[in-house]
Parts: sequence; structure tokens; C-alpha cells
Amino acid sequence: MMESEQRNTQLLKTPPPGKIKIMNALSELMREKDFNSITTADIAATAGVTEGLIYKYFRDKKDLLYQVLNGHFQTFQNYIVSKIETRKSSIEKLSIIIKTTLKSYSINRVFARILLLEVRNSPNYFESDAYDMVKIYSRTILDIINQGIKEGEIKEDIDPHALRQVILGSIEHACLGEVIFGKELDTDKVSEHICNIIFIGAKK
Amino acid sequence: MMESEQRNTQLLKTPPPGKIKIMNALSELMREKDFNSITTADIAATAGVTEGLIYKYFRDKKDLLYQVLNGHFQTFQNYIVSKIETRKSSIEKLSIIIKTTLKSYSINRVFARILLLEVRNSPNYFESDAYDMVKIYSRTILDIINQGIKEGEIKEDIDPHALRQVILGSIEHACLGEVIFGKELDTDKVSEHICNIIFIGAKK
DNA sequence: TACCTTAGTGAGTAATATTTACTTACCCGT
DNA sequence: ACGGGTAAGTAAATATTACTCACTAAGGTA
Repeated sequence: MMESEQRNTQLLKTPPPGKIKIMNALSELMREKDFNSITTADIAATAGVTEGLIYKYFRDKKDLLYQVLNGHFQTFQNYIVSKIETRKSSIEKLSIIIKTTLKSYSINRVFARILLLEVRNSPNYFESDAYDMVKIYSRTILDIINQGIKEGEIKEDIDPHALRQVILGSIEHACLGEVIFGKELDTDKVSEHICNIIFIGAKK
Repeated sequence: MMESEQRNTQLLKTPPPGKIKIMNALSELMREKDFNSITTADIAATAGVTEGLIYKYFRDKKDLLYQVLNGHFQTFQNYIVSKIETRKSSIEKLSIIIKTTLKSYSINRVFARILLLEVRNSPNYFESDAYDMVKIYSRTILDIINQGIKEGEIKEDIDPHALRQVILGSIEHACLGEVIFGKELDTDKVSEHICNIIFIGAKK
């Protein structure tokens, strides 16, 4: 009992400065370079610590990436939830999610870059805490869709999973150009266009 | 004139056996492993050549990946074009593209894996020949959309780029689960659902 | 004081991508 | 048929870089 309490406080305690510095360093470096071309030496140098310390706090380089992603995701998730909780209509909720997600990616390109381009190629990402957050986010969308169908806002012959895929895919693809090439993106306009297609349809 | 003719025949000539073996080897290895955990030693061993030969034909390991992708894309592109050329209606064309692309990804998971997960994180991919093919494919879709708007099949207040993003994003996201986790995918059903949402709309 | 834990170091090691100098075989004009 | 040039392929060296390990310094606590 005492150990578990101790472990608990440990988890809640702010991480050691070195760990924070390392995570910030990677985050910063990823504004300019892709993950694979950033070396552990780079990370240690910009963090102002030695390479060895990285492996005190992270299983490997990838694990560091996942934890950085996780940190970003935490704030992202809170932001999303705060935006939709007041809304009643499920179409409205979904529209807000689309707009807000797009805006979040746009504001925090490193976050978007990691999530959309850098982690998905390694199988063990899908075992990480970061991916658990994605599942929660994704689940939220599905729940709203199902609610919308039940309450008659969304057509009942729509497949909920397909609709979620269209929503998520549209968001991701829409910000890809921005994330990769640094193009400016008018999130309000783009999200409106996307919602227009998804909810009203493209066919005349 | 003679040199250019010579160069020309050279380009059309089948590549040396070693080069083919190397490309096939990587393609084969990627059925089981992700690109980063495949070593040049692995590739050389399964190809039955020495590591050095890889660097005779490819600038680096990534360049090999791009050329493999390019090969796959070539057959993909031909397949797509052959499928849509007979159709007249642009909605029909887009539907065929969605279904056919999804099916192609599903049949050739290595191709899908490389395209959707493995190359996008490195900036120099976007300078490669493989990416040129993506641009052509992507351009085709945009042209069809514009044609559809002009001919009154698609609503004129639809933003063509946004529609393309929704289409491409939906396709990609739909096959992600399959590519990553090896889940089975009923391409006919899924593509029908997607088309339903995109063209008819989800809102009641 | 003595001890234990945590943060941090720095010099290694091993894996692996890339380079380089070399060999072998083949094509082609004379 | 011969010799020069070129393309295919090799084998070993090198360089980069992720990762390990044995250690030190600084608090805190009994």
C-alpha cells in the first residue's frame, strides 16, 4: 500500500528538468527537420544534456517521439472537448470538431507532423499511450454520429464507420499540404467547404 | 544526335538483373517489416547480391524505396486509366476511381504501405519521380471534378480542391486499418458507403 | 554520519548505411 | 581476333549513430 502510494505521487510529480528539456528539444528540432534525420546527438545538444540521459527516461528514440506526441495530444484533446460540450446538435458538434481539429493542426504543425507522418509507420506506436488518446478522440466522433442517427439528424442508411472515415480522412488530407510544404491554410473556409460536401453532398 | 538516341535506347532497355533483384527484394521484405527496420544487409542477402551494388543503382536506401514505389505506381496508374476511360458521367468516373483505388491498395498492400506510411515523412520524396506520378493521379481527379461542375453534374458552389481532398482523404483513411493491421476490407461495400456520403450527403 | 535514491555524465560498443578501390565480363570498331 | 572502353558486380574499409554501462554528485532521511 505504501509503495503504491509512493508510485502514485511519483507519477503525478513534475518530471525532472532533464526530461522536459529533452522533450522540448525534439519538439523544437522537428519544426525544421523530420524525425529520422534528427540524431540523438542533435537532441542532446539542443537540450543541453548528454546523450545517455535520453535513455534514462526513454526506452529508445521512438519512445521519446511517442511521449512528445502524447504531450501535445493532451492539450489538443482538452481543447476539442471544451469546444463541443456546449453544443446540442450532432451535426453542429461534428462541424466544430472538423474546424477545431483543422485549426489545431494548423496552429501546431509539429504535432500534426508527428501524428500524421512520423509515427504511423512503426508498429509499436499502436501500443503506445499516444495511440490510446487517438482512440478516445476517434471514439468521440463515432459516438456523436450514432447519436445523430438516433435523433434523426443524420440519415439512418449512413454507415457510421464510413462517415467517421470520411471525416477523419478529409481533415487529415486537408492539412497535409500545410504540414508538408508549409502552405498557409484558411481553416475556416476549408472546414466549411468540407462540411458542405460531407453533410449536403456534392451531387446536384 | 547519336548520343541522345543512345541515351534513349538505354532508358528503355530493361534494367540490369541486379537492380531488379534488389527492388524485388525490398518489395518482398516490406510485406513483413516496415522500411526502417529493414537493413541494407537484409536487402542484399535476399536479393543475392552484395550491399555495395545497391549504391551503384540507388543514391541511398530511400531512393531505392522511391523507385520501388514508382514501379508499383506505374501499374496502378495504367489500371486506373483503363477503368475510367470508357465512362462518360463524371460522378461515375469519380466513383470508379474511389472503388478502384481502394481495391488496388487492398490487393497490393506493400504499395499502399509505402505510399501512405513510409515516404511522406522525408522531404526529398517530394522531389522524386514517384511523387510526380501522384501529382498526375491527383490532377486527373481534379479535372474530372471540374468537368462535372461545368456539365452540371456537380454543384457549382462546391470547391473542387476541397472535394478532391475529401475523396483522397476518405480513400486513404478507409484503407489505413487494413494496411496497418492487416484487417480484411470489403472494398465494394466501403467504397459504396463513401460515395454515398460524398455525393448524396450525410444530413437528413 | 552513513545510506539510499535520483539526476546526470561520458566514454564506450555495435549495428548499419555509405564509400572506395578493385575485378570480371562483355560489346564494338578496326 | 584484338584491345579499349564501359557496365555489372564485389569485398572490405569507413563513418554515422542509436544505444549501453559503469560511474559521480547532490539531496534527503533515518
